Amino acid sequence: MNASHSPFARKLGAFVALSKKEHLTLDRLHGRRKVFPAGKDMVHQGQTNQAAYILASGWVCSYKILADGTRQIVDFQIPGDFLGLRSVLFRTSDHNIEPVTKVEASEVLVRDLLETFSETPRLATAVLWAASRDEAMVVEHLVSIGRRDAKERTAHFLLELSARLKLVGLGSLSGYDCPLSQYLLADTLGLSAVHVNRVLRELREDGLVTFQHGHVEIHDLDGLVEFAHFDKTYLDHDGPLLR
Amino acid sequence: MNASHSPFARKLGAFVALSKKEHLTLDRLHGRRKVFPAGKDMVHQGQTNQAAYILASGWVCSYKILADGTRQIVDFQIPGDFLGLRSVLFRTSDHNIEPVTKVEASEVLVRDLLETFSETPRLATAVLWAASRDEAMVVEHLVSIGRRDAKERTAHFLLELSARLKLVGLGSLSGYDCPLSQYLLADTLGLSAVHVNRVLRELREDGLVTFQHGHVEIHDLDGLVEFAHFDKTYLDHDGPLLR
DNA sequence: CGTATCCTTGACGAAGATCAAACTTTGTGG
DNA sequence: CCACAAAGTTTGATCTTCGTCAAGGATACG
Repeated sequence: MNASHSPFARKLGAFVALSKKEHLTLDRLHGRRKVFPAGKDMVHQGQTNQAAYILASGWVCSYKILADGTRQIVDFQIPGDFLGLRSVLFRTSDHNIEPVTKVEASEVLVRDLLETFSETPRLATAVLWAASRDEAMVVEHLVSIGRRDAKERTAHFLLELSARLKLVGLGSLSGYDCPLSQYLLADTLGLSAVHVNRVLRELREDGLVTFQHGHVEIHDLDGLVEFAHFDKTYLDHDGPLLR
Repeated sequence: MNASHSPFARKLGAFVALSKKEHLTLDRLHGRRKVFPAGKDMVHQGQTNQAAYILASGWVCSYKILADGTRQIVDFQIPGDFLGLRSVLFRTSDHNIEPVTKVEASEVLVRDLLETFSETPRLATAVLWAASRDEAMVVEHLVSIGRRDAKERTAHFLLELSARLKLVGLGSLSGYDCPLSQYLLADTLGLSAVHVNRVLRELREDGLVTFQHGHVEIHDLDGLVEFAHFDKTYLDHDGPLLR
């Protein structure tokens, strides 16, 4: 693991130690670099023949719109995350993808991806691990919304982000930059924006976390972990059996 | 598609037309048949080296227990569903699996599974399709809990079950047998059992559905679909690109 | 420097939780 | 086959959490 590598390599490297050759193969996987402006959907529900991307910088969110116009954000992708793996394997996307900030991402061609997988099985393993981790996060999100109250849910979410960002070298134990508005937070946590605001104030007044001016400052990590019942094992489970 | 085949074959057959040879391969995939009693966990959080199963009869649920003892059910598996595909590929399970009823399932050995995949790619495709469908259901579940109110959420869930059961030949347009208690429903929908009861009464009084004595009777399918904003495309999206 | 977006707070209302208790169905052992 | 226990269902009363509405204030942006 080396800071000079891309966030993607850095993330996979946390799971399997990558050789120089594997690093090179990864680098070649990165195709044309593209830039997407904030707020304009990259992918629409029902859109077909979508490309896959590896996020180099910026944040995006995946969401669904309901009939009454409300929306639910399913997950966020941050630098180093794979974007649209499922949309590539399957023809149509069943959700929308919107950049939260300006985003830089390298396109990945299906052909290159499959080629890489067959030539370098360890990388296939690593990507599969990343995909399974994404799935585990969606499940944990579901559990959060179903059974945790607003305050615990919010704290849990901020801690998850912290762990993910640390893995790609963004942020530290004491905090991280976070471009999410309280509206986005609300649509993620299944709350109203007004209530998100109140909950954030409480967490701040409790001396646990402060989320202001695009920055999350963790004042009392242990206290926050205990309050949110945050158990990060779902983020770093063991690797696949497939060799 | 033929009623004489297993629910599993029947489900996959709805996606790819299976040849006689592929049917035979599928049959051989089914290993030792096992029986599990209701209520006793088949898999625990953190358990390793888990087998995978294909459900032949009965229902099971996957859930997580929180620190305060409450639980959230993530999804159900019904006959024809694959069970623990992820737990096989990855060493440890991050959730519990409990039979809701007495369950019959055939064990699937990883070795056989991988062999089948390389010999009969169309089956790999079909299983991948099934896995992606499961993921889409979890996402839809998340959206439901996050942004639909109790009544709509409940109606939506009953319709999803209806669609899934029809696919494997259990139940019809007008109803199906359902072994779920109101407690299970509550842990699924993120509600209290008391409120589930009230919501079911309302749906009954509206002349939409009746869920009593282990049977769901759909009185007004169109009305229910409209009320729940049920759009079943997430259940039968297009197939994978991989051949 | 003006305008749009986002944040903050208060007052009020509604959806759903909790508590409690009766009733019904299902299952079990004698 | 009955009796009793256990599990599940139903309903009412009350309380809590969170949503909605409204309006003022702060920030960021062009």
